[in-house]
Amino acid sequence: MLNKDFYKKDTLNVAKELLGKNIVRNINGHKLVGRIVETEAYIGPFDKAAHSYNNRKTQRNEVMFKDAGHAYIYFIYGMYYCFNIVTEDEGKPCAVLIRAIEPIEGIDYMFKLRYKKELKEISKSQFKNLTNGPSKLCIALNLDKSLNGINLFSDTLYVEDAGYNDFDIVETTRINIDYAEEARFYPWRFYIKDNPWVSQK
DNA sequence: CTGGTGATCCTCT
DNA sequence: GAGGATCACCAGT
Repeated sequence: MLNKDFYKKDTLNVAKELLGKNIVRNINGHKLVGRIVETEAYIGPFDKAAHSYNNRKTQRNEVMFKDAGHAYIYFIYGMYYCFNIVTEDEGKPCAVLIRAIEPIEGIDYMFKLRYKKELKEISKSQFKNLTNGPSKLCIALNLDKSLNGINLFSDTLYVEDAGYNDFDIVETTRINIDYAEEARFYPWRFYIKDNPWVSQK
């Protein structure tokens, strides 16, 4: 299990170092594991794309101001959630958005959570859409508002280093932040090159 | 494969 | 009252 020191660093470094690590989610006796293949950094104080731009603190984003290693899970577009990991020192509202994972373990149960169907009933298109987006992976891992603000140091939800290192990292611009003026162009999105589970667009 | 669009409702101003 | 760190679906190519 990654410890607090791992997250209590420069957000861009954490976003890159999280690639290849495994998210572990225990729910109803099922162990779900997914390899992180795509992340985005949100550096509140200087980042117009962040909820916490200019250190603005609201009821929604207060978790971002907590110490490193907390889960910031917020509701978006009327029906979805996004999962972020808080980084850096307490009071500095920075986080890494987990944009995509590659399913590793507990895949049957992930399908059940996401499509309410058994694996054998799943179409090809549904298979590749299981976890290749920030809200898709939240459905597959059952991450919602009830977990907002928990830390990543219990069996419920944590990240571990499974020793997967053999890949190249692509750095590019973030997605769906057209409103963020110059911050649109910051190369703060990272993903594992050629990994099929990276989100499209 | 691509781009456009509707769904749906919480959050902040 | 407006809009969003998204997704699924549809039509056109």
